[in-house]
Amino acid sequence: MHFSELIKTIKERREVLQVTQQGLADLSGVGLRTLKQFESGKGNPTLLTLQKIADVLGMEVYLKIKTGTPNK
Amino acid sequence: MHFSELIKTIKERREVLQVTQQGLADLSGVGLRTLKQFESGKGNPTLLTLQKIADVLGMEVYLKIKTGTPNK
DNA sequence: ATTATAAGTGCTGTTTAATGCTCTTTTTAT
DNA sequence: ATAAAAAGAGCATTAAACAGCACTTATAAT
Repeated sequence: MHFSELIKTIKERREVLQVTQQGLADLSGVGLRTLKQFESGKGNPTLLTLQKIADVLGMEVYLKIKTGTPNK
Repeated sequence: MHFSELIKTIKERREVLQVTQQGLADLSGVGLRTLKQFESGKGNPTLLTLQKIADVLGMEVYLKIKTGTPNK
């Protein structure tokens, strides 16, 4: 997943869960500004920040081996 | 995957591919120092840095939904 | 159309990641 | 056992993430 996909995933997941940026900020401990920055595509969060966000959204950061094979 | 798992995964993958930290640094454009920091568990890389590393190792950063169900 | 709520942005200070250089420690060959 | 290669760590500098605040823009509801 490249950057924009990651952002889209986070954003969509947040919306599905009906959490506002403010809510996510509160729950995750990540600053609201940082979230806004990230979701608007202007950020480069640290792994820790990404994990905090993902965590609250019931997701996790994963490292996947690119197989080359059509792989969903 | 929490931090230590990510590190372990990167490290192992690098070793499987027989790439040294120096080699990975060169190939990825990430500073050698940064790699050392990260692999020795003392770093908190940015997403961009992590992606550069993963990329060279034929891996990608993924966001996975935690199902709770035993899920490999 | 107005109002309320959420999302995005400029400005700013503080913290810390990224990097290079040098040195030490560990691992791997010979 | 020793030499060579790789990995780890201290120190210092630069760049950028993190964060809050205030303001604007966009979206949603009445």
